[in-house]
Amino acid sequence: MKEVAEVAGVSVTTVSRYFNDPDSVKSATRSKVAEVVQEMGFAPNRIARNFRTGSTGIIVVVVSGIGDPFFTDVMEGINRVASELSYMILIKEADAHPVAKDELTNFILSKQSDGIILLGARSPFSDSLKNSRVIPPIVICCEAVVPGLESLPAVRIDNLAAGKDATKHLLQLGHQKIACIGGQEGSILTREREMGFREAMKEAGLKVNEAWVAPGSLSIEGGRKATRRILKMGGKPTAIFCTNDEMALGAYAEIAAAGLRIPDDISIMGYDNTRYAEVMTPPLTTIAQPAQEIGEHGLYLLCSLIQGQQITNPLEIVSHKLVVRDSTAPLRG
Amino acid sequence: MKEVAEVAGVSVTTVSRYFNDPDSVKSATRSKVAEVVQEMGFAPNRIARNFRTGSTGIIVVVVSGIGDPFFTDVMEGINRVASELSYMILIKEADAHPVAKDELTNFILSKQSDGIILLGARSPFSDSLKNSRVIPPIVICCEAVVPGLESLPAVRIDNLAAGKDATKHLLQLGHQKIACIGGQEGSILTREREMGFREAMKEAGLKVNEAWVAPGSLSIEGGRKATRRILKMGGKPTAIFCTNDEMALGAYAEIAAAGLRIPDDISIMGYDNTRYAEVMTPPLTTIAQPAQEIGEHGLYLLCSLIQGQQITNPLEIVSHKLVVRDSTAPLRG
DNA sequence: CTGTTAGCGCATTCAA
DNA sequence: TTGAATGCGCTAACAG
Repeated sequence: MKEVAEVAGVSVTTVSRYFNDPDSVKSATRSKVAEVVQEMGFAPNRIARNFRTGSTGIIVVVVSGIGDPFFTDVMEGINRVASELSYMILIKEADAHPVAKDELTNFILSKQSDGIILLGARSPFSDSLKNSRVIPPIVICCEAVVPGLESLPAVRIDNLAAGKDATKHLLQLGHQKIACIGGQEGSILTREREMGFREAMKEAGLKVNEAWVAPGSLSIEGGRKATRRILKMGGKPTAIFCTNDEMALGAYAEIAAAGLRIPDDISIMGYDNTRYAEVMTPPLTTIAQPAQEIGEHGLYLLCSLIQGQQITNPLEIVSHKLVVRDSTAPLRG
Repeated sequence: MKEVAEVAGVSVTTVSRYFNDPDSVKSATRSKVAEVVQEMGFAPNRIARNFRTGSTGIIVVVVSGIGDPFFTDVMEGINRVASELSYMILIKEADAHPVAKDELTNFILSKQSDGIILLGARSPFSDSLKNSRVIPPIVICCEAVVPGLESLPAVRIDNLAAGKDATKHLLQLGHQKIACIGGQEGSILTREREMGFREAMKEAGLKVNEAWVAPGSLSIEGGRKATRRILKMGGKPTAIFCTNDEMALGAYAEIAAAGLRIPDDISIMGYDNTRYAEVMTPPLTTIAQPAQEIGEHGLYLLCSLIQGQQITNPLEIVSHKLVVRDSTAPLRG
């Protein structure tokens, strides 16, 4: 920058102003600086700038697995708002390695980003965050639990109600022998969905077969394994509620491998309404989350936090919707 | 940090050393500092540190769409090496908005990351990068073109050969009326795949029906539209080569909607071997890219660049493989 | 409108 | 093994 200033015959301050508030520089000077900058291919060292100003213009979205297509949709909403508010969005995949916790905690504590959105991530921070005197701006989209920081602002659907709705749909079709595939043991993301399942069953006067409530780790492979195990038991269920669409995909494959047909032999219910749900064979009945909306509201919320505003309503519930397609059918008499 | 130093009764230098080279501090002093740090929840301002040292420990992966499950697999490889080399990986979705080009260019030019991996991204930089006196460390995974920087190090499969192999597989099954769905007009990612298709056809003495070579934008929706258009024409093809698996998914849906069956009525060939290929109904025949390997090698390559090593072999070709499943079958007599 | 001055938080000399 | 002094590149007062 000093160099640019010299070549252009102005002071560093002027060059600085050229970048930060071009209007405050006389147009003649401005064009001269512009020329030199262009020629030298110079860009201000943003690190120094961030250092000076204490903010970076960067927001990091922490996701528990970028593979999940549901997150893709949420990201779309986040990206839209980010470009509107001139923030740069960077994605950090968490849970990939345990070490990453310290890394991430350090990252946020040392203000390398202005704020963080937690997207289905499971407490990606180490304890030192709790002890920090300033809690950095954090917003939770969908579900996440940060021990010691339970009251972070969040935006999500009512998973309990949605889990109930999904189960009720199956019940209304006459199913009673219903299995439920959840996330990994103790998964935060699917806990409430499963609770909704249990409540609906209870209200229908049915007992949950615990052997049919299996963890599926939210992945295709997990869904396969869980389904395989369930199908191998005696007294097959007539319907399976998969607490996300990825696992439903795994269920499809395993059911086909077993020579069964959906929905004739068994009904499958998903959760998320990802872009795959519609093109599966048969198209998947599922719970639609307003993914983009979640992303948009989440980022707006975070920006309020960054600007130091008080959040009056720390939990925003957006609405879900049952989408009926062809993977569920009335129980065959 | 000054504060920590005061409370602990040492100098800032000592605290600095505590973080960067703990062994150079007497253990008594060390534990005292540790205690204070713990109590205050203090983390060194990494921004200042980066500013001072000129490096961030951050590598940004630029992808053209995080939704593509193929990228998820590449990321797995990248993450593995990153944790080995203690780099923090951040993902930036490009092409989301045109403005992002300047943003990204500025980002890299101002050294907010130590290096960049381009993952199927289409020239996400503005021209000012070319003019820069120092080209920052950039490695290309799969395909990407940065005008003016054509000779960046890259790691990918031989897409021409792979496109040929895919087509030959269909030819060997007796198919002659073959359609090909590519990326958006002028897509870099699929250009060579399509060229492989054309070469194989030519070698077989067949003429390519240009109406059957359709752009599919690499997405499910794009695959659907292209398939729909192709099916509506007279003289249906007996096989479709989709240049990625996502589009094959779209083709599946559209073919089912048309009342046709795979592979009985039409064979479908994919490309990527994503995790969905295996669980599709029927399982998809496709070209497998060694995604994790691409990610791993790419990051190793980038690190060499960052350390200022000369790259002797700027283009690394890894091997692909034809994976035959159930979506392709011999042409019915 | 422009230049001068000072200092952000840290790592790195150099002495002690 | 520790401390004091210097400066990284930039922005934010303040003067001119």
